[in-house]
Amino acid sequence: MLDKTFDPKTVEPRLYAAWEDSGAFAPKDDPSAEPFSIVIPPPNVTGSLHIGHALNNTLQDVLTRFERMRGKAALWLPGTDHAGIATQMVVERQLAAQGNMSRRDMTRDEFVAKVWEWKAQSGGRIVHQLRRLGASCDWSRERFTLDEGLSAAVRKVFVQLYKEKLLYRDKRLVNWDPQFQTAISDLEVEQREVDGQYWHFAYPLEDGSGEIVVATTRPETMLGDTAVAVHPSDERYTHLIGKAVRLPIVNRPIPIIADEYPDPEKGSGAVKITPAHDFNDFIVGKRHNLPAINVMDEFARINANAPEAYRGLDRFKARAKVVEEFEQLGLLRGIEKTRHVVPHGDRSGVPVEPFLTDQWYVNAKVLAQPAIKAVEEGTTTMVPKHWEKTFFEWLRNIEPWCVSRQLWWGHRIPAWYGPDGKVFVAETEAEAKAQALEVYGHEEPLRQDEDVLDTWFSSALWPFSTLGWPEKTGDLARFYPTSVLITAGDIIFFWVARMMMQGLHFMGEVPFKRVFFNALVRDAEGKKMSKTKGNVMDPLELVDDYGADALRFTLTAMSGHQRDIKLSRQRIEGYRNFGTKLWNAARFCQANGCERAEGFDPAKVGLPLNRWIVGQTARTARAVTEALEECAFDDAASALYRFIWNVYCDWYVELSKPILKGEDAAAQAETQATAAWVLDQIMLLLHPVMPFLTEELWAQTAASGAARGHTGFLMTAPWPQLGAGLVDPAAEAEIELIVAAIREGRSVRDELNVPNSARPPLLVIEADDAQRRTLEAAAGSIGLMLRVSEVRSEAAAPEGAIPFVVEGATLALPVAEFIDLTAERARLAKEIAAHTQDIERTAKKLSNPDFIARAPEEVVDENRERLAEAEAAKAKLESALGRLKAVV
RNA sequence: GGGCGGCUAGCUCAGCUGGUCAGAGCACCUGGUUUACACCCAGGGGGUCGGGGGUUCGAACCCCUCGCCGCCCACCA
Repeated sequence: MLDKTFDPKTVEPRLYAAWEDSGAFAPKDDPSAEPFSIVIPPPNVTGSLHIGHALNNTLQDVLTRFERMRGKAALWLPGTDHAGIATQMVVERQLAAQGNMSRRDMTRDEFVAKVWEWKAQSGGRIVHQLRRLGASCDWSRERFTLDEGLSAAVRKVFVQLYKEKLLYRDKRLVNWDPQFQTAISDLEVEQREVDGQYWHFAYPLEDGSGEIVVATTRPETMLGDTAVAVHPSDERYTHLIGKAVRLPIVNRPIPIIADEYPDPEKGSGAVKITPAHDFNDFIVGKRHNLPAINVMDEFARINANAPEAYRGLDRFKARAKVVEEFEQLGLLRGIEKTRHVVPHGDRSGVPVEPFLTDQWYVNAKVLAQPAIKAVEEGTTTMVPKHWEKTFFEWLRNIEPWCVSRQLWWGHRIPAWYGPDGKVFVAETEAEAKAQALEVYGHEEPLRQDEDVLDTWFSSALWPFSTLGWPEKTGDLARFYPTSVLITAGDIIFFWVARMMMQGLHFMGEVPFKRVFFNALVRDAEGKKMSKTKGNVMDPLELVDDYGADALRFTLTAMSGHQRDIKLSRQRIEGYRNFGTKLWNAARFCQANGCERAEGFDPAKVGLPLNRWIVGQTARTARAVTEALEECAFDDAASALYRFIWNVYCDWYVELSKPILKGEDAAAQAETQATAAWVLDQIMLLLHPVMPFLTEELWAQTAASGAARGHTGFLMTAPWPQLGAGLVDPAAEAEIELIVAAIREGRSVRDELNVPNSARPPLLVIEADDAQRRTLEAAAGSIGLMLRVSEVRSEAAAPEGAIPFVVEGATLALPVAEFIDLTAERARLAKEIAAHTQDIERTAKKLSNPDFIARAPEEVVDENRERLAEAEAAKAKLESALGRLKAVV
C-alpha cells in the first residue's frame, strides 16, 4: 500500500541516481529516431542555482522528457561558461582573502593556474544543483567553454573572421572599466542616473579679446581638450570661428571650430571638444582632424600628457583640482546641479571611461544581415513573438563588437606580433611563425597578444562548438541545428543574437529553430529578487520544503507569455497539494484493486462512465501534446491540473465508487482496468513536469506492470497516442447530465440548508427517455454523491418538492419538511433573475434585424436555442415559485 | 527621446485569428470526523474587463486617444 503522502526527500535522490546510472539521459542510438536537441544556456561556472535557472531548466527538462518519451533521440547538452570577468573576480577576491596576494603579484600563468585550481575545487557546483531539479541532461556530453575542443573552435572562428576581414584591430574609443582595467562592450555598460553638476568654464580668447564659456560635467577631461566647437548657424559665435582660445591650466592654444554637433539651445551653445575622452567629441575630432590627447592611464589616473601637477591623480581628484584651479583663475562662471545618466560597468559598478586604445572588433553589421533574414523568414521563430521586434531593433542598429578584454582568464587572442608590430593571426603559434617567416624572410621573435576574448565570443559558438565543431562529428550532423533554445530575455543581445550570427556564418544554418524566452521570476510583490533586498527565494530550499516536482509544476504553470512571474510559497504549496492529490487517487485505485488488465483496449470498454473517462483522457493527451509542441507550458500544466483533479479525482473516482464496491463483477473488472489505465496515462502525461512523483507511482503500481507493455522506467515509456476515436459523444452527454444533476442538486440542498443526514429521493419529473434511463442507471453514484435514497420518475412534483432544471430536464428534491420557505423563494428568485437577464440579452439580439441579416446562421440559431432553453427553464421555475406562494 | 510589455474578481493570472468570454487558482464566507486525500470535500459571495472615442449586427478581444505601472535602447556640453 502506498504511503499517505509522497516523500520527495528520500525518493528524489534515489530516482535521479537510478536514472542517471541507467544511461537514460543520453539520446538513444537508433539512427531512425528523429533527433531533438537543446543546448543549455551555460551557467557561469562560478554560479549557484537561482530561481531563474530553476525556471529555465525546468522548461528545458519538460521538453526534453516529452520528446524523449515521444521516441525522439533527445539530447539536452549541459555545460558551463568560464565567465571571464566574473570568475577572475571571484578568484582574485579569494586570493586577497587568503594571503593578501594580488593577481599582479604573480605571473599570468601562475594566476591562470590558480583559477583552474579553483574551478576543479568549487567550480561547477551549479551542475550538481541542476540534478536536484531533476534535469535529465546528458552529463556524458558536458562541456566547458574553456575546454580544449571549444577553445579550438574559438581560435578557428577568430582566424576565419580575420581572414574574411570581419574581424579587425582598430584604434578607437572604447568603454573602459578602470576598476578591472579592461575594455568592455556596449552591452556591458549600464546607464545609471546620478546626481552631478555642470561646471561652466571660461576659456579666454588667444587674442585677449574676450572669452568663450563651455559647460562640462567632467572638468578633468578639459586637460585633453583640443578645440571648442560652435554651431555654424549660431550668430553669437560666428565672429569667433577660426580664432583660438588658450586652454587654461594646460596653456595650450586650441581652435574654435564650426560643427553641426553643438546644440545652440543647450548651455552656452559652445562645446569643449575632447576627442580622446568622449564618443561624440571623437567623431567631431575625426571630422576636423583634431589631435586626440589621451590624458588618462588604464586606472583612470591622469597621465603624462597633462601638466605635471595632475599626473598620477585619480580622475575624481583631478576633477576637484581642475575646478579649484578655475576658481582661482577667476574663470569659473557657474555651477549647476543636475541629474544625469552616467555609464557604469555592469560588473564593477564604477563609471566607465571612454578610452582610446587598440582593440579587436567584429564587424557585426555584416554578420547581422543573415540573422535578421532568418527570423524575418521564420527559419527561426521566437516565442513570445514580440521578442522578434526587440531582436530586429538591435540587429538593425548594431555597432562593431569589441571582443578583446584585458583580462587573464579566457581565450587568449590568437594573434602574434613581430618586432615591427606586424600582426600574424593564426590558430597556432607555429602557424604564426610560418607566416612571419614568409614576411620577414627569416625568423623573428613573436609576441602573442596579451588580451583574451569576450566571454560571449565563445558562448556565441555554443550550439555547434559543444557538438564537436570544427570536427565533423556524428553529433554535429545529427543535432545541429538544435530544436529549441530556452533562455531569458535579458541575454537576447549578449547571446541569442550572437549565436544567430555565428551559427549562420559558420554552419550556414540557424543554431536553433525556435527560441522560447522565459519570464523573469520576481517575488510575490513583483519585486526583482536581490540579495540586498533579502527577498531571494532559493530554489534548493524550495525543493527541500516542497519537493522538486512542486516547484517544477509551479514554474511550468506560471510560465505564460508574461514578462515576469510573481512567485510565492503559497503557489508552490498549492501545487505540492496537487501532487498529493494525485498520489492519493493512486492510493484509492490501489486499495480498490485497480490494475491494468492484460490486453486492455480503451476503445472496447462498455460502461458509459468508462467510455467517458477514456475520451476525456484522449482529449487531455491531445491538449497536453499540442501545448508542449508549441512551448505553451502553462496550457499544458493547466490541462493536466484540470483533468487530474477536476475530472479524474472529482468525478471519475467518485462516480466509480459504487461500481468498484458493488456486486456486478464484470462492471467492476472493467472499471478497475479502466481506472488503472487512465492512471497510467496520467503518469505518462504528467511525467515531463513532475518526473519524480510519477516515476515513483509508476514503480509502486507495479501490479499493472505486465499489462503496460513497457518494462523499465516511466521516463523511457512511450508517450500516449490516443486517437480522437476514443471520444464518445453519447457517453459524454450521459455523464454530463449526471454531473449536472449532482451539481445542481447539491446547490439546492446547500442553499436551502437541507441537513446532510437527509436522504430524500431524486425525482425525475420531466425528461426524455434517454435522460431518464441515464439517471436511473446512475442511481448508485447519484445516491452517494447527492445523498439521495433513490432516483425515481414521478409525473409531477409533489407538494413542497424543490424543482431544478438540468439539461432541459426537470428534477426535484422533496425536502419540504427540512427547508426554510423564505430561502427557497430567494433561491428561485435568483435563478429566475439569472434566466431573465439572459433572455433579455438574447431577445434583444434576435430582435435586431441587422443581427439576423448579417450574423452567420449558426450564431443566430445558437441564440434562438439559447433563448428557448432559458425561457423554458424560467417558466418551470416560475411555476414552482407560484406553487410555493400558493402553499404559503 | 525611441521602442516594448502590462492595466480583467481582494491577490496572482487565463481568455489564440471579435458571437455561452465574463473564467481559474489563492484568499474570503457557510457547511462537512462520507475508510484515497483536512496537503481534503461540498456550497457561496465578488468584476460596468484602466478612462474616453471609433469600427461592427455584435468588442475584454480590432483602431485612435489619454492615463498610470514596468522593462529595454539612446543620452555625463
